[in-house]
Amino acid sequence: MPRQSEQTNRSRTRPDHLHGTLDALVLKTLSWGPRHGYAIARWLEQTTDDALRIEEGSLYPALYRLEKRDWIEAEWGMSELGRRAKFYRLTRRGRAELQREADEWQRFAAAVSRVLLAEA
Amino acid sequence: MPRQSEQTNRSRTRPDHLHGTLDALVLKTLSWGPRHGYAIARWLEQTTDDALRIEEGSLYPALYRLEKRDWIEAEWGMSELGRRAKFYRLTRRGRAELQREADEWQRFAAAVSRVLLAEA
DNA sequence: CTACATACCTTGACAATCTGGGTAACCAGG
DNA sequence: CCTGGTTACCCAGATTGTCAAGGTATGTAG
Repeated sequence: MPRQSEQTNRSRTRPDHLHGTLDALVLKTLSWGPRHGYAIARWLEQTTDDALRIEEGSLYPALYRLEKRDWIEAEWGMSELGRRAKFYRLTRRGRAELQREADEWQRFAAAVSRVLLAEA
Repeated sequence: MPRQSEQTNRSRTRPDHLHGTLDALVLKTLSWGPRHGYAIARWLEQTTDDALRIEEGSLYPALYRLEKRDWIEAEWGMSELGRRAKFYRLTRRGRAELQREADEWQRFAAAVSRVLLAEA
């Protein structure tokens, strides 16, 4: 049986909204300190109360992408539970990128809200 | 010379942010009354102060999509400037869909903001 | 020795947007 | 006239990012 039943499904947002924001979310998550992939996904789900669910098939490609662009770097280590895990750390360039993307998102979100909340 | 010079380029948001929001933006634009495609694009650019630029290669496919789903319906007519133009009108189902998508976007945007603005 | 949770990863398909074209009609200037 | 700019429509192709759905392996609990 699936690990997520239909009843528990507290209306999650449409999948493809993430387009273009996933990078920023991951970078932000890593700004608290190094984390491994699985932990990133869990953290995002928790702190957004399940509004944002990151599929692993999206997350790992995103991590490789970010690494290739030198925004994060990886290092093998041990998770708190004693399993091997690849820890990702934000680079200096990554921190700058995060700043840029976060600002950009604010502008975008403000613009969309201005439209969607406009009246008569 | 192009109608938009580089200098005037007041930092526009990354293209792919639109993913998943374009439909809602178009539906909302039509909620004021029927409009033709070109006018929709211009209106969105104006009211968002150029933060949202809708490419026509995105807009028209979106309009067909929305029409096929019975959220809007089209009718040929004459623009204010005397040219033939296809006017799109929001259907009842489209209005419901707009409500749904707007709510959804609010939830999504709130979640992303919660993450991106979180501190230490 | 089974089941579950953790943790990684890949493949293939898809949906939506963008780029960069093109058509046509109207209008103004020269 | 005829050229160029604007309005207004449309399409083909490529790209991109995400998703769905799988699979591997290890540690822990029962």
